[in-house]
Amino acid sequence: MEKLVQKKLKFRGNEYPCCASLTMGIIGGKWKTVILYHLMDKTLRYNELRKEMPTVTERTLSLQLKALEEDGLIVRRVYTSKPPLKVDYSLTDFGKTLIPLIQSIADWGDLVAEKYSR
Amino acid sequence: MEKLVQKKLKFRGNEYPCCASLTMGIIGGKWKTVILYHLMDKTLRYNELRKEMPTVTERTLSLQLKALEEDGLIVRRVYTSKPPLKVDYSLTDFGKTLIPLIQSIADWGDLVAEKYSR
DNA sequence: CAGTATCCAGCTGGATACTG
DNA sequence: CAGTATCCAGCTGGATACTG
Repeated sequence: MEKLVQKKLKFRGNEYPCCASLTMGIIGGKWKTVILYHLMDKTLRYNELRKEMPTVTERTLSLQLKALEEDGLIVRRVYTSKPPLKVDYSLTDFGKTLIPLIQSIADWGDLVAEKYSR
Repeated sequence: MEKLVQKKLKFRGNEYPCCASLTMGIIGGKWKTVILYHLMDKTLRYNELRKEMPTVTERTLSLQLKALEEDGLIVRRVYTSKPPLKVDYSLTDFGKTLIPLIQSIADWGDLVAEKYSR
């Protein structure tokens, strides 16, 4: 006679009660999907990303990039050791497994914006 | 000579800089996708949802359900006027347009949990 | 049964100035 | 160029007790 306990899912030290929340734990938040969306088909430098996302602050962009890098979704490559620095960001192979999902997220947002913008 | 300004997207009074962030504004947060995941294929009563999501508090579940209802993704149906109350929740037609996305979110979470749980 | 009320902690993200 | 440092506001969500 034992209770059926749902198995917790784990990723990088965090536990999630459900597979959907695990995904949201990794790509959730205000900016992560936007970053991934812009990196979906190309490598971008830090300032190029800023131009694509005019309303994000430097600090926040920096923190979110670091988090995505820690979760293994993007790589940060440094090309110079002295200022002016050259750094760029791109998806890892693991990050690329998210492309269809990011595309769906963007498509649904497009659909809604189109339908309800009037 | 004008600057190319990205068009903002709007939904229910909020502005989003990108289609991906619009979607996340609607289904983001710690619990919304989990609720939608459980309502994907069936109608559930309040306490049934709680049982599926043992770690959410009553207050938070209540707030998130209200937000999803306001955004038109779920319907709340009341069957009794006196306690004990009977209330249930299900996806609206608009909410159902999210099913493939929620499924992808859940699938990617499953994949990651499987790969990295060891 | 299906919530609400109250109170509060911590996280997320913004503003601004500064730097290797 | 690509960030970091500092300081802080507001939102999100938790704990707990109570209720039509």
